[in-house]
Amino acid sequence: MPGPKVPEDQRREEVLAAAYRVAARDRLGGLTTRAVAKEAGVSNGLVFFHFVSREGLVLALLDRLLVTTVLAPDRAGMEEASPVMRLLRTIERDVEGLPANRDRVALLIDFWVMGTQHAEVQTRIRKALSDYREAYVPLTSAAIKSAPERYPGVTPESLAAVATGFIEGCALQVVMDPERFDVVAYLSTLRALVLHEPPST
Amino acid sequence: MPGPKVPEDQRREEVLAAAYRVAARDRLGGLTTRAVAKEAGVSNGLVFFHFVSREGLVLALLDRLLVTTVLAPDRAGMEEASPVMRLLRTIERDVEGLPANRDRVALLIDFWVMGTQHAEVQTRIRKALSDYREAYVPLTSAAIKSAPERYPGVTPESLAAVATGFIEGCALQVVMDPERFDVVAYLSTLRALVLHEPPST
DNA sequence: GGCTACATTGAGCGCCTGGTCAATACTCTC
DNA sequence: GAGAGTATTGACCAGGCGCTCAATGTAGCC
Repeated sequence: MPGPKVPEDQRREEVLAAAYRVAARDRLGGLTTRAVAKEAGVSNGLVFFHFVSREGLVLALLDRLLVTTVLAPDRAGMEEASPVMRLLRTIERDVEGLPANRDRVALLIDFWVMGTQHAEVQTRIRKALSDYREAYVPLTSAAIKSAPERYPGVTPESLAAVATGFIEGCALQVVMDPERFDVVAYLSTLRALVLHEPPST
Repeated sequence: MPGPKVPEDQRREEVLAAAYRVAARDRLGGLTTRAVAKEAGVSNGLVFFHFVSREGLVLALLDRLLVTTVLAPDRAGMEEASPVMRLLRTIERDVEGLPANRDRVALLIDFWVMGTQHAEVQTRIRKALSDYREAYVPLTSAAIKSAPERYPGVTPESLAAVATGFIEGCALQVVMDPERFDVVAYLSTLRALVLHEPPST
């Protein structure tokens, strides 16, 4: 007794959206095909019809998560600032955006640790992190060039790695203990370390 | 047809050691009571006799992991260095120790994300991280006092939080992509940021 | 209307899991 | 040696999981 048909990839999209809702609520461990089917209001078998296997569903979800979360390339509104300040403000904006996206970040970390054991997930996560790092390279490159004597032995790549690593560490904190994580104190400390000046807007 | 008995808590210890071996190999997701029993060479029921439930076993394993991994309070051999250098070298030593303990670190991160959903694990992880942070406070406090003008608006606690957060970010990198993670570049970049001097030993 | 192709269903299979429990063998005490 | 208490076993249970598949309804085409 099948239900009504839906044209195109609409059903697939609905199921994927349901999968995202389930994963945001119950994380990767709670992402069962039955839970997704129930959330989408379809049968269990339909999930397999559209995604072949649970793995296919998980990978599709990961791809969606990566494009909507990791890539936030809105670097506007600070053209007149110095290169170092531009770098700092970009880091700050990324870190400040973490608490509001806590469930997405938690899910992303789930995928991250899954990638430790799952080759396909691993390559995609590495790629996303690599892209994220490279998005910082122009900023770090300009910052270093603006005051080379302040950053001896620092390459744009290594500085970008440290910057994104810092943000990823913040992501861990936010997911684990959001109340304790003090964004303001964290960022003003970062400013003081990098600028050697009092924090100011 | 029970096997030979073993006195004291020796059996419990054997089972716990087997659980550690299994978890180090297959992570938390692979830590089933049957796998542990097989690894320990005992029956499935005995695991429950000594640990009541899988949760009891997991918590016992977490406690063991926390005391053997997070607390490495060997801060010796640099009494003559400046406070800032002492802080830096401590961070460096912790980061340098990560790759060799990769499986332990991976397991710890498993527990970390488990703590996001499991209250008891959460409190223990938070406690351990809090202790870890506090172990850095004397170092950061001395560093700030030695040159207050260099760290305006930075408290010992916030600097300790940033320092340990930095190390935790490195832990993530090491677990995800150990080949790519360049300890030397990472640490020399950190040095340059904090010291504004060329890296030297 | 009939035909074809496809979307959809839900029962069912096999497997693995955490957990229980009566039976049993060991060790110690007297 | 008898008895008691405990450690140990392994078969067993219920439940959840990923996945399969024959059956069936729907939509478009001639």
